[in-house]
Amino acid sequence: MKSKDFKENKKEKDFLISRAQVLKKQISKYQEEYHKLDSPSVSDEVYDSLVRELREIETLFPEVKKDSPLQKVGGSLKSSFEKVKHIDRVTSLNDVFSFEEVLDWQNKISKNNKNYKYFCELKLDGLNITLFYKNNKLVRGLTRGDGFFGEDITENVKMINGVPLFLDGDILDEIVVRGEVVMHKEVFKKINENNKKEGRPLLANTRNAASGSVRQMDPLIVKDRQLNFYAWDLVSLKDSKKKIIFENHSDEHLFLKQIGFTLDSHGKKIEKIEDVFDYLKDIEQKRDSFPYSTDGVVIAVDSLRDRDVLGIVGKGPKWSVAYKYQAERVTTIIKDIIVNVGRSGVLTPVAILEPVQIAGSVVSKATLHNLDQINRLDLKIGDTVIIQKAGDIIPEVLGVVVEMRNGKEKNFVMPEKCPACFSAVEKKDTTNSQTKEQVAFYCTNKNCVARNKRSFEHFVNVFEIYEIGPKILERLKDEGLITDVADLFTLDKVDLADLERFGDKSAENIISSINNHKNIEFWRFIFALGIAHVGEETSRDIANHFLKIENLLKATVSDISEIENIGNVVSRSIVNFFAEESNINFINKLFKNGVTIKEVVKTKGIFSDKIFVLTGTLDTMSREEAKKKIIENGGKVSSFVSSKTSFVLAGKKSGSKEKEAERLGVKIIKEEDFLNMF
DNA sequence: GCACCTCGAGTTCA
DNA sequence: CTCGAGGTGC
Repeated sequence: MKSKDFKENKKEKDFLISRAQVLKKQISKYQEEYHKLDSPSVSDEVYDSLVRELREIETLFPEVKKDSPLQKVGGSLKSSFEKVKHIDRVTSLNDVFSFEEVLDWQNKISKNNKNYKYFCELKLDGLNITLFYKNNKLVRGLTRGDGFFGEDITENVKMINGVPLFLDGDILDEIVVRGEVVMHKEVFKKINENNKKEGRPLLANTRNAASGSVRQMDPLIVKDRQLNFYAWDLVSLKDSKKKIIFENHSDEHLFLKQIGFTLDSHGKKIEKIEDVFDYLKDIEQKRDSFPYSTDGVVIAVDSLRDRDVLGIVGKGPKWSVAYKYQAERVTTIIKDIIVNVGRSGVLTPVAILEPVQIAGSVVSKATLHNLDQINRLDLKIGDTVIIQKAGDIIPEVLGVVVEMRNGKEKNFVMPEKCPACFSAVEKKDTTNSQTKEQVAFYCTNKNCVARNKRSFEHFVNVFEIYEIGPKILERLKDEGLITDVADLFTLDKVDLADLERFGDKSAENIISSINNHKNIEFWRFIFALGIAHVGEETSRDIANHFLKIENLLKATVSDISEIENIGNVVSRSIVNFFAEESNINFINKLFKNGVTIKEVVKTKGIFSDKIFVLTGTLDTMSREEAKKKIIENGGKVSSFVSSKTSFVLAGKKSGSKEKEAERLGVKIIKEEDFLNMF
């Protein structure tokens, strides 16, 4: 089809344009049905061909693009993907880098002397996605996102090789599968050769290429990129007719293969940990010849029951580790070491590097964390150092190439005056009245310009006033419009619009964003204050415990320590904060300027307002499980018995806590009483 | 008192 | 992601 011919033929053009209208309607209808997770009235193949046809007409006559459904994704006009909650938390894995660490892991999980069998498989370097099937039909595809919410990339997922639109075998009610989207090295090479020829920017590496491609707004571009999907986990399977139960992860693999998924062929069940090492060596040798990039091997306990027992702790499951092959390392020169001042006053040394290309990006800075770290590494300014990217993102200085020294290197000295405000620097936490020496150095000036700046940024971030970034904040301060963040809430559009280079529209956006966030959740309010040692999690705990700012303001150190995971140091820091007049003035100013706190919505449940203390061992469940049950039902779990404790749940071999409960007259319940409460 | 785990705070680049 | 430090269980 040549465009010239059609453009010259008016009749043909008219025909195509009216044809486009029909196509648009059909495509929109399909997208709508699809979005509601209904069964669309046409097959995916037909849909595909409709899209292709319309796309072709659009390139011939761009005017057709107006209100075209191809300019949107998933049936709604949006420039981003919809966020959808995962059915489970998508965890990552704990990394190990040597056989020794693998053994450490094995010893740790084998405390009860269990002879686990293992399953090893490649860790493909791509993008983690989750696929949902209903009655064997693909209904949704999600990215990992933050682990809790993923992006709905259903349309794009259909364009990936190895993603079955329909599953083989018996019809199953619902099945959820997780796997990796990768770009094969060969495809990557071809695309880059092409990009180079046409003067377009090159793709950095296969992983970025895969993840960038999947997030394209146009599914047909995704198709062009020739991505591949490899499944590695069956997340859930629900079927009312047949109860299919698997014993091992390896059985799930076989099943996934049977119903039509592509799996990497290197997955292997291994009986002994020594054989795991052989497997690792073998893969390391072969891995360059694989069609896709790998960044390691996943070693996991094969038995699903054992996995349940071991559970998930922190960022990843205990029953699995990722054995990582050495990441790319390069050398560069430390040109200088500068010092940043954070909102808590901490001075952080940062290495300024001779820019180098590593793992797909150019790195010019790397944090050195603190003086101890610099001394441990024996770093000097002018040194040649080895760097790598931790987790493939954050540059990390690994060590010095001592042979490259020429004697001109200079030692780094922590400044005695704050680089921002020239106040004295101390090697202890100045936000706390504790005298213990710490690793970090602090600026002692509570009104330090750098600290203030960071605190302001923190405040607007926590209040989700994203329209105001650091630059605008600085500007408002310089122009004298604000002296502290409380002043933001009295700004009006005219104030901003008067500023140079400030559009009407952006002024309006900023003001409405501020107003939209005047009514704030209690935990955000607490977090935004920037109290030392009080981060997001602690703020949530405090908000749920005290419910109202008045209660928090009059709380004593021991009141606050009641909350689980808050001890003396943190509660003292909080009490000190509110004891300071300037802080109280600031809070009052916020209220005066219109900030209000939303009522804390308590998770309703039979245990709301009840504080439990657990002691001893339980028969039917672990303490961890009991705690989970209590929290799920709106209760709290504390670790000290006090007059505020509602119940002490005493299991076998309970100790001093039960006595303490007796002394204070707190109700003591046994495990069976607890179970009867549900 | 030690060994865990969790949290806070600072950080990089596209 | 990393490090340090606080909190808690044993």
